[in-house]
Amino acid sequence: MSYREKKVMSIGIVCELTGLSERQIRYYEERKLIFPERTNGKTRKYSFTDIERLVEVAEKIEDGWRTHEIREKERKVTEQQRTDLIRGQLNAAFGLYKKR
Amino acid sequence: MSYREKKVMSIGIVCELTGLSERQIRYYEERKLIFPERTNGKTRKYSFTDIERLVEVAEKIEDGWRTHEIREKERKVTEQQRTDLIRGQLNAAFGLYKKR
DNA sequence: GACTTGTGTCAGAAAATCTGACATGGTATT
DNA sequence: AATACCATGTCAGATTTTCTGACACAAGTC
Repeated sequence: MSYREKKVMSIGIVCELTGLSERQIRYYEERKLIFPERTNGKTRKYSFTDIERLVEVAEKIEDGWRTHEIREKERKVTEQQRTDLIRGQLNAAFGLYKKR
Repeated sequence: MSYREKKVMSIGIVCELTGLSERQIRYYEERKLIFPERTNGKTRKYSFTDIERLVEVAEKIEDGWRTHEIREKERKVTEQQRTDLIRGQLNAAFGLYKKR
């Protein structure tokens, strides 16, 4: 696993790097927009990808999005990617879908 | 600055990642082998390069090196690199040094 | 034999984080 | 307009993490 994805930072550092408050960061987790790990105690651990994610989320919120919209939108996107992928595989295997 | 060099981890995580004890990690700092930053409080912050460094140091210690030897050796190495560099520049500029 | 080195461990203090609750000003819904 | 929901601030008390400084000790060095 690359450094980018390793969950190594506690929330204080994440605040510093993102400019967000602890409250915001925990709230975005509650709304299932990020998924930090935990230590044996209870303290959250974040990765640099989490940081990138948080910045992206914060921007959308500032643009008037609401948390569940962000979540929904992304769910739809990955669903679309999944069907595209399957379609591509079926097509490669059997030529089921026509190009157009 | 790349993720590798950002000082973002507290000592607990460093222990986990390196397998070293807090004691060892603080001691190697005392011996000037690593240079963590500090928060406004007093807590140390390490980077992934610090981690790599620590692993390297720990290996050498296991091989019987002593801390000041590690420090000395590296000082000499970088000194050598510096003179090599200068020599290279002089050579490029004036052709002062003969190849052999 | 005295000293140095690297490490363990412990105690008490300080810093960082956690959860849960209440407050509030917007925004959406009815 | 009244009501409900959303995103965030703040506060309190508990818990976790980290800090420094000290003492102990085995192994290696002078």
